[in-house]
Amino acid sequence: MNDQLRVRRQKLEELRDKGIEPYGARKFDRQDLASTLEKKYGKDDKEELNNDMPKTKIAGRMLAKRGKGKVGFADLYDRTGKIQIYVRKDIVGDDNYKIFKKSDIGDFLGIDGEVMKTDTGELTIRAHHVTFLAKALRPLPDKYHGLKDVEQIYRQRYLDLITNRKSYMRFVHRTQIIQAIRDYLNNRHFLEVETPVLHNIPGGAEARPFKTHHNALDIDLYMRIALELPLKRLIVGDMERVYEIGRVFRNEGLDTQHNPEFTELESYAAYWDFHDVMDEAEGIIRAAAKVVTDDGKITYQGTQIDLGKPFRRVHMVDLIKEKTGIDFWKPMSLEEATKIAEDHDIKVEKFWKVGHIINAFFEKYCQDTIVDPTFVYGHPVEVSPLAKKNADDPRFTDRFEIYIMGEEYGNAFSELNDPDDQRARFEAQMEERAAGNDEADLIDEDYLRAMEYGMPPTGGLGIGIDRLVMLLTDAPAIRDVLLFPTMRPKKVEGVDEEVKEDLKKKNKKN
RNA sequence: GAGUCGUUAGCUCAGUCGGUAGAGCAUCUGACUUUUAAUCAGAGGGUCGACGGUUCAAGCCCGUCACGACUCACCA
Repeated sequence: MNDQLRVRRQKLEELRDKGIEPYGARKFDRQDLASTLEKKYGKDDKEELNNDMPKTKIAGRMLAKRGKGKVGFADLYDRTGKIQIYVRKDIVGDDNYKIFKKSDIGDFLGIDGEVMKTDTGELTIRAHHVTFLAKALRPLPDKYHGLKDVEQIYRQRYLDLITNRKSYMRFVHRTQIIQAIRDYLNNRHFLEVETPVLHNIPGGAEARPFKTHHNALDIDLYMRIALELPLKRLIVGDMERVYEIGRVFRNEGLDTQHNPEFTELESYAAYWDFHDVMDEAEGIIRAAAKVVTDDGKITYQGTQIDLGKPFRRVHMVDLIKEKTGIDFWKPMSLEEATKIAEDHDIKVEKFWKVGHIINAFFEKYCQDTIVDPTFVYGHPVEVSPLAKKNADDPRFTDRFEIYIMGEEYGNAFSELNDPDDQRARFEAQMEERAAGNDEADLIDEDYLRAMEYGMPPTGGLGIGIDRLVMLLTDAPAIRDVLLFPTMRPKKVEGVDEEVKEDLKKKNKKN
C-alpha cells in the first residue's frame, strides 16, 4: 500500500472519529446543477448578484482544490460540468473548514451556500456548510494531463470519464445520436422491436459466430451476427415498418474498426425499394449529425466532410470503370474475369465467380478513394444472397453500401422476397461453404417457409452505429466509442495485504 | 495470425557510455482570507511489467512470457 492510499484511509478514520460516517450519506437535496446555475446567473452583473446572494445547494466530485490559508477554492463536477466553490473558515466554522481542508481530490461533497461571482467574474458558490458525501480511497489521475494510458482508459473507463471531459461528452453524444435515430424512425411510423440474440442458425450476414450452449434444452445456440432474418419475418407478419438497434456478435479479429460485439441498426419498410432506402439513410445520418453540428459539416481526423449535401449515387461497375478503366458491364466468362483479376494483383479464391471478382475490384481499387458520402449500388448477385436481383440485369442486385472516407457505414437493399430465388441463393452459399468459405450463409428453412407465406416488396437498411458515432465524434478507434471494449483479461490487483490486516483488526474491535 | 513499438512513483513523463533512481502534478508538514494547472519553504514515496541469462555490476545488453498500441492480413 502506498503512502497516498494509507493517508486516505487515515482520513477516513478521522472523519469517523468526528462522528461523520464517510459513506453514511443517503441523499443530498441538490437544488442546482452547473448548467442550471449558468443558465440562471451566468449573465448576471457581479455587483447585483453578490448583493442578492441567492441560496442554493449543489453536489459533486471535487476534482481540484486551491487552498489559501483560512479560505479555499475547489472545483466540483456534476454531470453537466464544473462548479467552483469558495469556502471561508469564518463562514463555515472551524470544524467544518477542517473537513473541507482534509477532503481529497476525488471525494464527493455537498455544498449549502449562495451564488456569487469572483473578481475574475467566475460564477461560484460561497459555502455556508460543507456536507461530506463519500470518500475516494484511491488517488485520481493527474488533473492537468488526465488519464493517458490507453490500456487503463479502456479497462477502467470510469477513470477516463472522471478525468477526460472530452471522452465523457463523446459518450453523451453517442446516446444522443442513437436517440436522434430513434426519433427519426419513430416519426416515420417505424416500430422498434426486440428480436432474439440467441439464434439456432446464425444468418443475415457473412461472419463467424460465437457458439454457446443452453443446458436445459441441451442445444447449441449462436449469438446473432445480424438482425436481418427475424426482422424480415416481422415484415412477413405484416408489421410493415420495423427496426431494431441492438448488439450483434462476430467472432473475428479486433482492431481500430472492429470489436467482437457492436451495435447495429436495421430497419425494414414494406413497399419501399432501395432508392427509398437511400433517402432514409441520408435522413438518418443527417438527423444523427445534428447532435454535433448545425450545418452538417464535420471534421474526421483532419478531413472535412459535408453530410449536409446530397450523397453521390454511383453504380459499382461505373465506379470501377472510372477508377481502373475496366468495363465489367461487358458479359464475361469466369476465365476472362480471372485473367483480368490476376493481371491486377487480385488473388482469386477457389469459390469465386465473376461477381466476387467485381466486388474485389471495388474493394481494392475504389473503396479507399471515396471521401465524400457515397452510395455505391448494384452489387453482384454472388455477394448479395439476400438482395433482389436488378430487373434489367440479373447479374447485379438492387443493393447499396454507404461509404465515407473509405469506410463502410451501411448496407441496404430491395429485399429478396421470392422464396424460390432465396432458396437458390442459400444453396449457392452452401456450395461456397463446401468450397472453403466458412463465412457463407447457412440455409434457414424457417425463413424460407416464412417467405412462402408472402412477403411484400421491402426496402431494408443496416447501419453500423459505432462507426457512425466514431465519424460524428471524431474518434480514431472504435474502442473510443465503446464504454467497455473487449479486452484480454488481466490480473486485477487485489486488495493489498495491509488493507486486509487493517480490516481484520477493525472487525475484532467491533 | 505476422511485423514494429511501448510497459520506470498514485498520474504525466525523463533516464546519457552498463556504475547507489529523476522531474512536474498528487501526498505529508508549515505559511498564506477572491484562487484558476494558486504560490512559497521543507519532507516522504519505486518489485524500473514478470521470469531467466550475460556481467564484478543491468531500468539500460540478450532470451522467454504477459498486457497494450499501431500497421498488415480477415471482417462491418
